[in-house]
Amino acid sequence: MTEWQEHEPIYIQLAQLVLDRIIRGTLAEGEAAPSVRQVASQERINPLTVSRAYQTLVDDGLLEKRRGIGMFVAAGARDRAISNERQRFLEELWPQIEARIRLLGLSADELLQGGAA
Amino acid sequence: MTEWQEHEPIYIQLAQLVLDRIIRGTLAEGEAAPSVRQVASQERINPLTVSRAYQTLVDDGLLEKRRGIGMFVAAGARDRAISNERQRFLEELWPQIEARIRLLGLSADELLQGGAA
Amino acid sequence: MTEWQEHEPIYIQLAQLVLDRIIRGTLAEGEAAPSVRQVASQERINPLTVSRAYQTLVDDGLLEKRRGIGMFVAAGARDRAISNERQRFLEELWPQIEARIRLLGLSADELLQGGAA
Amino acid sequence: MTEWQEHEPIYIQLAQLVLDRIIRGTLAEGEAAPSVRQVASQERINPLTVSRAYQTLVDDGLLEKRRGIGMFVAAGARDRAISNERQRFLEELWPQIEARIRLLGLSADELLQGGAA
DNA sequence: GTGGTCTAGACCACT
DNA sequence: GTGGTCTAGACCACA
Repeated sequence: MTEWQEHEPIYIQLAQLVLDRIIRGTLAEGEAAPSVRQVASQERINPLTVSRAYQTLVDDGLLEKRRGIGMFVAAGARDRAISNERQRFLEELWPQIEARIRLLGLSADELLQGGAA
Repeated sequence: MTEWQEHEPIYIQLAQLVLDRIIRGTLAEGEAAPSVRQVASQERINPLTVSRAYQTLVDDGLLEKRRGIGMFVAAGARDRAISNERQRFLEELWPQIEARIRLLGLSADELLQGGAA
Repeated sequence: MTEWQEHEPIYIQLAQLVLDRIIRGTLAEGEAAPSVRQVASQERINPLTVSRAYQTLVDDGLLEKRRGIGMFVAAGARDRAISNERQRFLEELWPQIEARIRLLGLSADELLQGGAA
Repeated sequence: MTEWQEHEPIYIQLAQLVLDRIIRGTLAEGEAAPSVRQVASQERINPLTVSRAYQTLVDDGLLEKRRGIGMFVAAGARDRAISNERQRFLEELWPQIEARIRLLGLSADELLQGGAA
């Protein structure tokens, strides 16, 4: 069971988790995504919430619905996911992170060593 | 007027903005924070929402109420704020950020140096 | 419908009532607290006011939110509540009460018999 | 400088303090109460607030205003104050206190004896 | 003028 | 159905 963030809708967080698995390759292209019911029971959330998460990925063309069978990772999903996420990270997130690092007076050393340790 | 993020409550975002100003020193210790009504009208948000933001800072000991007069930046607020935020960043946020950087095949090293360039 | 004290905010009084029920055990651990709307309509107060009361109990770890389901009495809430309240009573309230008893020249007999009568 | 309670108006708390001094006798009958200005500056509160506190005591017949001179403790003030406060304590406060003691599983008997110890 | 509390009523995310 | 957030507007205590 995942710990959910307070203010972000669960379905968005869940979509992100699936997306990460696609990028990581632990959910390979052509492979079936875990069924809505399975995820819902594992994570103890409502099936509707899982459905919504999957739907956002379908909308992004990363998952494909095959009626009566389930959801499958689309062809080319991994490359597209990486490219999208990289862009989003570099353009939206990193500038904010960098600003915060400067505001807090943190050094590259502190950050890199902390991470390496 | 500030642009607000989608999912994060305004009062939390506002509290963060004030906190940043305390850290930056543009809101100095002993100084009066802008009044609830003033912020409310400037930001076009409800006074109650501003109140809630301020309350979280009072709870953290960064602001002090003086009845009938206003809210003032507490003594030692800046140091405490910096120390709290650094800890939160290094322990909670940075590990996640670093994981994301790795996941996307980016290099923290380069990103951090890029920031200096 | 409860009678509210003059100067104490309703949300604090309400939180105290719920806390007392937890201590008394009439609101058992794991049980759902009455819903915000239900309390609001029963007590003829605003849902926001009820929410605030509940939030203070969540902050104290006595209630747990389950998204979309409701508020539940946390595990171990009763013991923690009793222990907290005892400490608060003995350290903060009782010394003041005792001072007042002495100031008014009241005797243990008067007090105990009055109560028994 | 006194520490004020959060939710009780300062003027009521202040009136109580003066009343206590009258009961204690440190503010004797016929004696002048400290001037509004003096109290206001000592307690760092607004003179208006002090005035209001004094006014409630005037209304109760415990203080007398002598124009241009100040406020004086009324004749018989002490006896009346003690009698009023005793009644209020025994009828209003003590029953609540006793209920709380029982709720918390404490013993009024022991608490009262402990005070003597 | 300051902040605090409350109401009535709306919309959102989640079950 | 659940709680969370926000608005608009009122009144109170205090300076």
